[in-house]
Amino acid sequence: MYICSMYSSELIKGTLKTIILNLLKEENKMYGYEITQRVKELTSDKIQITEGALYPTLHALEKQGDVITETVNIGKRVRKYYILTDQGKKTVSERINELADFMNTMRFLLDLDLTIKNA
Amino acid sequence: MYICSMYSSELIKGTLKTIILNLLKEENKMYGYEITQRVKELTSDKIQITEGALYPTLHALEKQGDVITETVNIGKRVRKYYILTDQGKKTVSERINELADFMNTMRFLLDLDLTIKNA
DNA sequence: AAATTATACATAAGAAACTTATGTAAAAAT
DNA sequence: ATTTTTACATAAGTTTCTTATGTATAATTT
Repeated sequence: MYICSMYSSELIKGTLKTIILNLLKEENKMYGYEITQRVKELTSDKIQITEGALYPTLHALEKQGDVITETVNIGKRVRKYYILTDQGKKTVSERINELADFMNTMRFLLDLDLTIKNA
Repeated sequence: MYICSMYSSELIKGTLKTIILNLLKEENKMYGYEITQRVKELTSDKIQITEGALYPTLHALEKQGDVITETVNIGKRVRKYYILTDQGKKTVSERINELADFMNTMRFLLDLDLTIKNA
């Protein structure tokens, strides 16, 4: 997903917002390109967010009031920072809890063992 | 997802095939309606597969050679059993491994704690 | 006995969230 | 001087689901 060599694209739809929101929670302020690089780095290239997925998602988060933006000029180029709003902070917790709950449900349903691997 | 009271619909797309294939691995032989009830039961109503999602997915699995069907007459009604093929058995392992790997990646990326909950 | 609910299949229109492709352009590296 | 990296953006197409609709038998409830 989002150009991903490791995972089949159907598997992981719908986690992008959660990933982005969680990064913003930890960093306070990030721009789009930075987010893609951070995720790539943190997942050892397993998850690579494409621009076609990223920017529409960021715009949606702004529209729904979870982030605000701050545009900075770097030389002659523009860089657009995204910052969580108070509402956005609530959304992050909700999303994370929901995902954790879902993953536990799936773990039980599929009898998954999530130890060891990825160590 | 698939009519789900607990989880936001965007979160979980793409796991339906994996859920169905895994049930068929454990049961050898199930029919559509039975699958929906089993999943509902096993997840305490957290995941409810709708018919609009189920049947097209079962047909797709048959088309791609992961399952074969066996039609049985129950009185005047028809019941269509689905059985894993050898290829399907391979597909199940692949899907399960992939999902487990992905969930570990997400756990690390989002710093999730998957203990305790869902006890 | 009649009406409702549960069982059991199926398809089709519409929405959401991606992928892939395309576009623009500056800065850095080769 | 050319290529790669940085940095934004949008649009067409695909997949996978939701919601709606259709058919029909069996069981349960009133």
